[in-house]
Amino acid sequence: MLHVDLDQFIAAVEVLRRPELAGRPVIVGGRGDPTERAVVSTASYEAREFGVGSGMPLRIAARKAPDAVILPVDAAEYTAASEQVMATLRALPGATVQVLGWDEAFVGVVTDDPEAYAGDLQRAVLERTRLHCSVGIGDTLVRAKIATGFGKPAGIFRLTGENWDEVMGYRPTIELWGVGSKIARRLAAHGITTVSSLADADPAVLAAEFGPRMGPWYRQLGRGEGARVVDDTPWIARGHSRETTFQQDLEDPANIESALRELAERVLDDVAAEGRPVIGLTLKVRYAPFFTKTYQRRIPETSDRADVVGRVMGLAADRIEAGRAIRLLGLRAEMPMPDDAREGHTPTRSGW
DNA sequence: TCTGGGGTCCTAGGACCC
DNA sequence: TCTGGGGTCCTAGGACCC
Repeated sequence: MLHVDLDQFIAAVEVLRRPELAGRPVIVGGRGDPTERAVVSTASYEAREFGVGSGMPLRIAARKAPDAVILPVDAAEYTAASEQVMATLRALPGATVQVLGWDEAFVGVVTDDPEAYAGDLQRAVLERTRLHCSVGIGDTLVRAKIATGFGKPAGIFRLTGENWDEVMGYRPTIELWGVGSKIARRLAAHGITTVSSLADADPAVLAAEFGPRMGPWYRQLGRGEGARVVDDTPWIARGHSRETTFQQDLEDPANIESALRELAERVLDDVAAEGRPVIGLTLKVRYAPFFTKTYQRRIPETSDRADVVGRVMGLAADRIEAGRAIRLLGLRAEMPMPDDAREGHTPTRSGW
């Protein structure tokens, strides 16, 4: 199994069309205006030197890297570049490709020399798209995914059952794919701080802390075990959502209503594009200063736009707390899954 | 310092039914 | 009078990833 990850993808795409930016700190986020409510999508390696990273408020990033070029997010451009990359991967000999995002994919292949294959892959992607990528090689998807980080930038790294303990054992659990800051803290409360201590943790302790599915899954993660199959079946979305953070908090009910209508229209466009009905709605409200609530409602299956919009308004009328300033509104529509895609699951961070 | 947007899956508790 | 056990559905919240 190979895992391919483009290096500083979004920043790299921007530099391709503005070669004069090469070597400069580049930050991409929001509408490119650091006075707005927005966060960093990607920072170039030069910008990272200033301590700028993704997820950081744009305002802060601009302060840390005052000479950085700040650009707006151009999703259409990245999608186009991504499609070229994925097409290149699919054209490789014997490759099964599972796309994980704009800049990532698993590639399954049978080969005697994975490093040579990975090198060919990198050259093919560079020739076709002028983008550099790093490649992880693993005997499970989890190991391949983690291996990529050790190959960056533009390198190749192999992580298998042979060297897992040596490479990962002493590292903090948060370096695992699927362990974030919250879970790492809860693990630490049980004395589990390293990957090897997670691998050897008492299953009963993990099950009691995280439940019957997540408990065993974290222990598996600590061992680098998991699926060994790259799955290229097309993705079927469970739902579609849209959300908007307002530059100024909303207070006027008329403004709230029109914002909701706009969200509903956009979500319904995405749903209609798939020709599937709606069976559930989730309204997300972030009240000022930063207090988020979600209101969920199952609805009778419908493909009628006016019906859905009416139910959105009904949900909002029943739940939104009057008089509170609103920072963000979001709307998610859930769609029924086709029977053959509704199988039981192991917890999945993609690739399971 | 002030915190985006689009996704997925799991857990827990209550309602309801047999 | 003091209160089973299991299953499913629904809602709210949490966590993670890119």
